[in-house]
Amino acid sequence: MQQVSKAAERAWIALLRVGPHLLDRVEAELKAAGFPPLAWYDVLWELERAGAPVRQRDLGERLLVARYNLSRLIDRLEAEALVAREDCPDDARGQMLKLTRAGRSLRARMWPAYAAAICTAIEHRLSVTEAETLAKLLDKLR
Amino acid sequence: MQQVSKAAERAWIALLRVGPHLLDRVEAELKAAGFPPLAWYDVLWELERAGAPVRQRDLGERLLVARYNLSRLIDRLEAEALVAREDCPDDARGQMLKLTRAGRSLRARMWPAYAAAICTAIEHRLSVTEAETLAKLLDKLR
DNA sequence: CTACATCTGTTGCGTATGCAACAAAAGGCG
DNA sequence: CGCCTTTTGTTGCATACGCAACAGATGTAG
Repeated sequence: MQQVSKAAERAWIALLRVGPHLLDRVEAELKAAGFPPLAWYDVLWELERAGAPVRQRDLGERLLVARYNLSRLIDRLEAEALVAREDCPDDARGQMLKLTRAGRSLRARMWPAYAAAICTAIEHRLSVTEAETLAKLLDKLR
Repeated sequence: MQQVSKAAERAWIALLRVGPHLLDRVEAELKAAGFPPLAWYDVLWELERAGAPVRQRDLGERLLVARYNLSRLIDRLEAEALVAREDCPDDARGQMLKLTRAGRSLRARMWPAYAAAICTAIEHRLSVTEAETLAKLLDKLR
């Protein structure tokens, strides 16, 4: 039998429960406001932040989404004309993903609702110092 | 535009990414050892810990699993004879969930692999104090 | 150059999830 | 009691996910 410290076990359980719990609530708020799921926002935001076309491979790595999954996620976004696939000049296998005007607009419209959700989920419950500590500790787990 | 502190935003992102990341790795380790998914363990452990038959309603509440989801999860566990549904004397709608001998045995066999996974995921990266702090902060978010 | 291994993205298939509707029982109130 | 609302658990359907297999392109070693 392995020995796991009580503290590590408690942290693990909390991580396992709290993450999905908050995610559910934030997703629910977004949906209630008539917006698509968080995963869509993630893609749009990552593309906007990059400022330049991004390869699927890199996007998947940053968002921690599996290739086959990302492939279909992009299908959906493309079907709604939120992103565009363009041929990659350096590598005939890949594509460059670009944000469309509609994609940029949707992301901007989603942000207020998303920010409000983050506020009720985190900001209202933790002080700034606590939030910083939490972020640092979580980062150590990557 | 809403104002969310940088700290809260960083914490949110970390929570969003780190949780699933660790979960993936732990699930992968379990699967590699030939064990069923973590959700199964959760159910078995919760039943064992309770020490007495548990109603589906209560189980779903503790594990934060939706009713319709839990219903089918129990179906699968019952099909493998790991848990048993029994009529509830007080309430003809509900059932009492009991751990079978096989269920208890499986949980015991899974624990070492699970504990090892938790160790590499958390114990090796955080001190005891850090793990305690993390657990406390996460608990504040419920 | 040729042959082999690797990388990138897609797809078919089985499984798990979310939603809405449902049946049956329990509770509440006249 | 009789009627209505709420609770508990299940199920049909549409969607999303994980896995393994795949095609096409790239890299690498002889």
